[in-house]
Amino acid sequence: MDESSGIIKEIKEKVKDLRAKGFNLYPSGFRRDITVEEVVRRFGKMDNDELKEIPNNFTMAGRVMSIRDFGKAVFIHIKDGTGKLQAYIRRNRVGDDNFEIFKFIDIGDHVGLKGQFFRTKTNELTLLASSVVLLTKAQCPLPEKYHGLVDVEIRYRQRYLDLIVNDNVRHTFILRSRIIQTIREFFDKEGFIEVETPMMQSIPGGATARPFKTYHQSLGIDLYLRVAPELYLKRLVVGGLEKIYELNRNFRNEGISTNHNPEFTMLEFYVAYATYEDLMDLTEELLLYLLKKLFGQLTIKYQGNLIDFKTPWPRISLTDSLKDIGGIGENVLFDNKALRDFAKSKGIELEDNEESGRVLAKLFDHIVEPKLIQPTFIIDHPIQVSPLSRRKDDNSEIAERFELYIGGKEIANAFSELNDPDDQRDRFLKQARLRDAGDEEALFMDEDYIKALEYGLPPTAGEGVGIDRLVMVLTDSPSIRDVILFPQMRKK
RNA sequence: GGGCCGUUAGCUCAGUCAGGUAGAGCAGCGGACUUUUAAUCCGUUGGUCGCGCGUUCGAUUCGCGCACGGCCCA
Repeated sequence: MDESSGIIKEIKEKVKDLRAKGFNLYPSGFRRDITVEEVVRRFGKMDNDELKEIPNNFTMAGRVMSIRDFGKAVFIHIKDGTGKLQAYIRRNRVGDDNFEIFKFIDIGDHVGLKGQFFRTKTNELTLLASSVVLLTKAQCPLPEKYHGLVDVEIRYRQRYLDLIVNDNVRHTFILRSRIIQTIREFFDKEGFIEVETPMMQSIPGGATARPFKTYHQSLGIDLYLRVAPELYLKRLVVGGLEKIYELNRNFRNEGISTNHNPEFTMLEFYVAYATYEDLMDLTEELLLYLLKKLFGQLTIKYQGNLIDFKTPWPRISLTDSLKDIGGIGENVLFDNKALRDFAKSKGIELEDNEESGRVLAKLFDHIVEPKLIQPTFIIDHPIQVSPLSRRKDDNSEIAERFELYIGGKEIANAFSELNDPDDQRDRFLKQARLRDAGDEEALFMDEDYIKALEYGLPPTAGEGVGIDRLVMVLTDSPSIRDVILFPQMRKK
């Protein structure tokens, strides 16, 4: 910020002046005994006569959001973490000395107030102050009161301003917190335990994605920020932790968009002696639990679409979805050359000799995914794009896998886990060949993980849920940056 | 990575098409006002027009490049 700009310079001079006069602009130790929310709850329905009957004085604190000055009396609005309340400060009530000091207080300052409640002529519940104190002097002006803060760059870089001024933003992040809290409640209720596995991994695994790399000085080794906790969680299932979940950050060194942030929050959970079909049921239960708990209903609006979570949700195979939703004929779907030509005609980039399974997945992302507005399970993915999934017993080219789509976004990805160590080694070797051929997203060989499988991973199903995207859907947010407090930005 | 759009006062925005160093509202400052709430009324301060180079007598305006942001595409 330009320190020499007019308004900030004026405030700094005022601060200097007040300090010279001996005012403590940052006093400690003020305590409140009631919040705005509590005031509204306790007194919101009382009329003036009832309010007069309350004998106590109350002490409140908040940030000054507006000032309407009448000379010998002033109305202000203060905002605390729970809401906004009007206060009325009258010279003959607080006394001349206090009133003079109060006149130094500006919009943006934190104040402490003592007083009782009454209703104004326009029936607004208001604190009639008997004293006011400055708690914190603001040295930068707040954004304008009417239009608020619109500039998205400032909103993201200085999120605190966004939170002060834009109530809907505050509500989004409060709801985010409640969603995460409710998810934990659900898994706890279902008998899961929450675990924490390494964020710094010497072999990054569990997802096809490019990792961030770092270096540990005293060990002298490269480490990677995890792209997924998956392989560690499955090691825990080998260890006999049969129902586990982890809800924390992943890091992927990839592009930034309305649906991608380099660090994002992922829920992963694993259930021993279960299949991907069991997890579809459990996923429906989880979402219904969230919807009922948070909204008390099973429909929400997302970006103009009404989304109905009533179960059961359709379970459509990936190839059927390409046929029925994507409108692609069987003659194209099941003919490698025709399929490749079709994909290219849609502007999709393909590697030389890219396998049909991978082409199908790319076509799906491009054509079908944006159309899946209502909750939909897409099942039975090609094995080539599912290197950690179990094969179907009756079709070795298809994985026991599903992805959940809502609002045109991939929300969850799950499968029956591949627990055959020899098959897993073959899949890793294939991934290693892709990596050698230049695919930076391909999986690394992880012998230590295979060793864990050799001790015996029971038949297990696991799932990952993109929490940020889920929060986007549940808070009607168009961009992932609207649900991450400090989204990644370029250095200014 | 490519295309398009944006960047003007603390904030929200005009102005730039047709080059002559900028306006409004809110905020700020001074004053009036003891039930206002986008308070009102009178007066008033505030800008290296994102940065750099070029064209020009003269650039916020035109051209090129860069930075940051947004949307779309890959």
